[in-house]
Amino acid sequence: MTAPEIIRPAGPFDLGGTGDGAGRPARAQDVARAAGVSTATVSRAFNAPEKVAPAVRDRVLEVAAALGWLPHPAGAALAKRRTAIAGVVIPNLGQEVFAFQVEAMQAAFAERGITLLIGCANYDPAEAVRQTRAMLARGVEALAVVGESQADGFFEMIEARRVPYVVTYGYRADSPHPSVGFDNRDAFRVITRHLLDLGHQTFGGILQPMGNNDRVAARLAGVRETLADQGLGLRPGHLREGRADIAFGRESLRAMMEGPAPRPTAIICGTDLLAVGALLEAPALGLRIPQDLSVTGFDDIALAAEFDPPLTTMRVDCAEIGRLAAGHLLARLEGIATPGKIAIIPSFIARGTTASAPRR
Amino acid sequence: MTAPEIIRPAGPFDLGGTGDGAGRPARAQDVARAAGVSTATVSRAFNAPEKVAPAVRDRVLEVAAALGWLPHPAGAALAKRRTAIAGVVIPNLGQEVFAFQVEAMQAAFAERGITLLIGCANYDPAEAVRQTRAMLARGVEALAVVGESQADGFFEMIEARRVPYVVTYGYRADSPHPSVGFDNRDAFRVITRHLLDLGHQTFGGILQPMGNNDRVAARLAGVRETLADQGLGLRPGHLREGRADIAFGRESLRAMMEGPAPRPTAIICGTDLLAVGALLEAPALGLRIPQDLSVTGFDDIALAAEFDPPLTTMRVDCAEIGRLAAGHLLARLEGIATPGKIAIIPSFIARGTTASAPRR
DNA sequence: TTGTACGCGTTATCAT
DNA sequence: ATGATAACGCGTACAA
Repeated sequence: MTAPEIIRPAGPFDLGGTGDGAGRPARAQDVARAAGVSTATVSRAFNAPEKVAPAVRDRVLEVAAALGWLPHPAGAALAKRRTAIAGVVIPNLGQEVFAFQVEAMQAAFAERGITLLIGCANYDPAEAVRQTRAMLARGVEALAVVGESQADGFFEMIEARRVPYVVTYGYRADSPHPSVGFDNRDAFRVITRHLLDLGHQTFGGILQPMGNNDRVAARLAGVRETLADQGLGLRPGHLREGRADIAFGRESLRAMMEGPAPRPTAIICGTDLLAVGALLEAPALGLRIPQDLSVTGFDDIALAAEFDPPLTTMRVDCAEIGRLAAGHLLARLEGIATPGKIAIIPSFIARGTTASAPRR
Repeated sequence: MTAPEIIRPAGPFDLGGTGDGAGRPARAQDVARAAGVSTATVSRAFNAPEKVAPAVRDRVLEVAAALGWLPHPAGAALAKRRTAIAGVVIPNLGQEVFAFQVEAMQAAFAERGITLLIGCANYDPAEAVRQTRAMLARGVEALAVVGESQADGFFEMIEARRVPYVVTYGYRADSPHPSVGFDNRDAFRVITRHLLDLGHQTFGGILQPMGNNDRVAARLAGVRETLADQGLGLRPGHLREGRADIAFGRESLRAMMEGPAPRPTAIICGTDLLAVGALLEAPALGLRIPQDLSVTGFDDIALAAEFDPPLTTMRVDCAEIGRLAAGHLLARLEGIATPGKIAIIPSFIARGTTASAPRR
């Protein structure tokens, strides 16, 4: 039943509702006429219902519904001098952490009638600039952007248009930017501390690319500092940096374990996905987790708790980050003073992939 | 260094660029004045450069850049009677398949200067209605929506505004809706056929919820039909329906394998995630994959190929779906006739989780 | 409480 | 090739 069905084009000027019988979409004036009121009253019935006599208001809303009329956003934006659009720029769609953040932001903005534009930069600063420029051209009233390592002039571009913005997911007390996030360095101190307490002395690190990603650099710094406190360090061969996926986790573990002794007894991964890669590769190397090797992740993605053994990791409440970021921006939009730095505390979750260091 | 820094509010009317020295954002008139031309020429310099003398055009663009002026989208939308906004409604952000589709759509629309609005319905038809209504109120010129099982009146709502739309991810030759997708039934026929060819006789199914999801129902139908061709069927206890996550995959496999004999030797899962759940639970049940039990997934998420053993599954080119959906909508917007049904063929990928049925 | 009338910023039409 | 001007659809002082 694959008839060569062809869809008639709609044509670019064919938007809008049923109007007054003509093909033309309904306007406020049509509603006004049909309800026997002025366009001002129609507008008020929608934007300030309390200023309209109940009977009139009901009639207007009824007529509007019948005509399928909704205020045209362009006209409204022009008259109100507000677009009611905000934007968020994230590295990647389809990644749990960012998805949760975006969903929460979307919900928070929607409550105030603000539409959220989503832009993906794919970890490319130039693309982030393009996406952001497009959003500014769209008239976004506020912007959230993941991370503060952006191309030169990125924030200047936003500030030139006086658009309030907030950096999410990263947090640095001395950052010049308003931000909602957590201290990546502290978080990885906690992880490293946990492994030190378990008696580990030789560590490996598998991290996502640090270029254009301040968060990863901070994580590594956290590990290094905590090790240095005990007079330990990360050997060059025990630090791998590459794509944040399972495959790189696998190949990194293999490289380290096939390298010269001493070999790490604990692997700190910058991401759960990298850790899962290590967990998947371990059996092939004859390594039992956690008896022979401890592994940690970060993010607490859904897979982490379900894996076998379940992954020791750190959970960040990304929805909360999204809510707080949206709240911050809404406050600024409404002229309310707001703290410039908001910190979230990630929670460490000890599960099955970390244990005491093996006896040598 | 956690000074109690406070951000001064921007105020809601503080949008836009540097303007002419006052706080006011620049308008076309400012650019016109500064460049010694009329606003009409400014507009043409941006929208129809070829109609403006090169020298004038360059001067206008230069002045515009200096003033940080960009055409205000609301004004442009009003005058052009085009919002240059499209929308897509998906069940869930943060799921690879939809993320790829959305990214591809976004790219395709961006090439034509169209911004894509993204709405998440969270598998809730009522929420899909809300999201779609909001998008229509926003003046979207075109809509893509995942799946055709929507609330009553959903498509009527879209058609009432004469907005061209397309259903993605699902495909049914006799569907009343324009669609871009694949035949879920055929796909699961292929999977079932593969397992039959391996000699399996007793099958289990683990599926995501079928309510409000035509795609899942079609998948089950494909399995049932193919089994029926061989005089086989799916025992009630061997069909599980629930949340599309790893945990449900795990508990479903356990329930089936702890149930009464005969027990399935092949498990068909509606999603890779469900399959991964089954794979993770199998060892705990003393089952070796694929010697004792074959398992199949669907989607070919990144994890599938990396798992141990790698998951036999079916890959759908979601980016292609997105591209085609956007192409279809763009064509209708531009008044070009378009096929109403576009089919994608998923590809079966035999990997390590399927093998000959165990000898009884 | 309701209506009048103007302005929001841009683009399209028509004239030059 | 360029300019003047009238829409585009709505919100909001201001007047009634």
